[in-house]
Amino acid sequence: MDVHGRELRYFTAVAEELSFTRAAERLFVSQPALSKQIRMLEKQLGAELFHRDRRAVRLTAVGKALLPHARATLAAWRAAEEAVAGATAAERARLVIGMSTSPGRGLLPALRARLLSGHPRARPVLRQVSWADPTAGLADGSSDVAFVWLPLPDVERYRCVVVAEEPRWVALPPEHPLRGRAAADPEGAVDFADLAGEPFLALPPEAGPLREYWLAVDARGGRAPRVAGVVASAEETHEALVNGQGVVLLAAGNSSLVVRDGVTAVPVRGLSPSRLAVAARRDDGRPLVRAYLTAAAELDRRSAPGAGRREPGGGGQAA
Amino acid sequence: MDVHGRELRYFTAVAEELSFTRAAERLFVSQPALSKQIRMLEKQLGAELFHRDRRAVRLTAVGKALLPHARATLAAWRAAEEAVAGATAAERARLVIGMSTSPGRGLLPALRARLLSGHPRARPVLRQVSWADPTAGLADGSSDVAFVWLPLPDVERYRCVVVAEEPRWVALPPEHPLRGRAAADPEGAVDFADLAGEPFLALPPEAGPLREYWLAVDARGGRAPRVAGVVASAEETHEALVNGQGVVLLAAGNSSLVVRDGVTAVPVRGLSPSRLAVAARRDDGRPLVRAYLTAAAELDRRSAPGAGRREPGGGGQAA
DNA sequence: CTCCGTGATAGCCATCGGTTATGGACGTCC
DNA sequence: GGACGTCCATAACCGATGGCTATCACGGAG
Repeated sequence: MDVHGRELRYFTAVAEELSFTRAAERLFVSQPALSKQIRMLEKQLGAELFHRDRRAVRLTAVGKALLPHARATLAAWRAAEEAVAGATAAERARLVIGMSTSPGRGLLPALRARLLSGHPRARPVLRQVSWADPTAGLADGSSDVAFVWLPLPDVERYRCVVVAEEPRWVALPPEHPLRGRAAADPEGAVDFADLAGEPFLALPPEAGPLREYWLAVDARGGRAPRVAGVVASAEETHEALVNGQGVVLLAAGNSSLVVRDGVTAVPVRGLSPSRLAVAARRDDGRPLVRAYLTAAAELDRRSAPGAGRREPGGGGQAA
Repeated sequence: MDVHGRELRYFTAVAEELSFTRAAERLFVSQPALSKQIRMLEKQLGAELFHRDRRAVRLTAVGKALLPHARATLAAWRAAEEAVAGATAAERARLVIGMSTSPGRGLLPALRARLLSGHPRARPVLRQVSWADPTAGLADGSSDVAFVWLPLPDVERYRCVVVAEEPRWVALPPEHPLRGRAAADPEGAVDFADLAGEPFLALPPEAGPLREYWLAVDARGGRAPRVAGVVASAEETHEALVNGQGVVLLAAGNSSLVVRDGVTAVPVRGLSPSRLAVAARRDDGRPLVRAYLTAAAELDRRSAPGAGRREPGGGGQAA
């Protein structure tokens, strides 16, 4: 029924050498092993493949019939191996970059350029992940690296490089009372204390610590936030804001995602700045992954000195 | 490097079922065995072939690349098996009929017809064998059945069916003195006593008892024959006769092989008749071989009743 | 929350593929 | 003609492999 490729290799070798001894040498096995294998093949096929007359080894009619097919089968398998090698190389060259929303800030092109300068054959592909997954696909392996907001759940499983640190703003529905207060403020900002009682839009519960972070639980002094709804994408958030469902904190650089149709965003005093990081699974040692983290670290160090130190909880240098 | 066909079968089964459990059932192996095999294949190829996410099994890019090649390799091997099966069938249908000189006497067409009536797919092929081999190829396996002259060396190794019994004649060179004596004889014959002193052409020594038989050693009462030369074919014999090298005994029915260019052949009184048999190796039980012997036995029984009993030394019924 | 289905793992046993040592048949060399 | 060399087959042995059963881990459904 089935056959082992080795048997076909052995058979063709003997057919070509017309000598068990020479074929065995060529195959780097002992002559008895070769004899046994050929006998097994003959037994399996139910036909002699070689005439072992005294002195000479010759192919039988059956052997002659088999030879081209044996070669074809071996060739088919070689082709399979090459296809696998090609696909594996392509796979290795692929780097899936997960993100909740586009990180913007010129990060993607900059990192892409740095990655390709060191790994010209790399093929980075972008992948949008629901906000329900704060690891942007790292956790379930659907991303190789990801743009994530800190704090990250299970942060010890990941290696993080902070690439941006910016203040948290608040997005307000059209006609929201706080708009006036911000307008009257010399900085155009509002105090978090004035905001804390508002109904908030929140990330899904699966987001873990990140949900609390964007609800600014740390700044509430133990008072629970009022959660007005759950949002899992920029579109849902914008929709909820337009409907006046609640307010929502976001990174300053992300305000443009929701500011339209009357929605506004203003700075908030009294909140620590948010931090955006590039992350990968800690145990993922693939060259492309490491290179991407290295690129992020270097980019950071140059373009925004001081802001771009490694995230302490994430620990460890990427390169 | 090599791969076992089984692994490819397993792989394609899992790829088709997208479930290890179902594939294992289809393949009639346990699920752990299947898992292990797939892991081995993946290890050998250095790449994952399936995503085993919780709940679902999916092909990876590498697996997708492999699948068509795996199928092609399996198909190539199936084709090989069919080629072998075809060649084996052809081999089984082939019956190599060895003979020293054409047996003539209408035997070949008659036996061929009988063989084909019972085995329409049989493909009898004729093979001329040197006179040096009195078994006409049976001994070294180059013939499956053969027309042989008795007595046969190692006769217990063969199964024989006598198909013709006819007097021994003598072939004389042109101008040989005995021609006149034969012409003067009422039967056109000569007595062996008048012949015994002549130089004789003989078969090669390898022919064993058959060489003595055609030298009529049995009729010489212990006196050694004079051997004038060795002949191993009808052509050599004719040549030697034309040259006047010696005389030679032959079966009456074979005289036409040498009677030309002045060579003559006449009956010899005082010699037992020669016997032509169809023979096969005793341990050869293949249907076609047995059928040929059976055909010979039946032919014998019908067309020449009395003459065609089984050769005593050969023993055993063919059918 | 327990049961079911799925895949992975562990431990065991038979078979297989490899080795070395040896045997028998044949040709060659002195 | 006898010692030797060559070539394929066989025997005995050993580690790896392929199969099994039993069990675990985990997620979904009732």
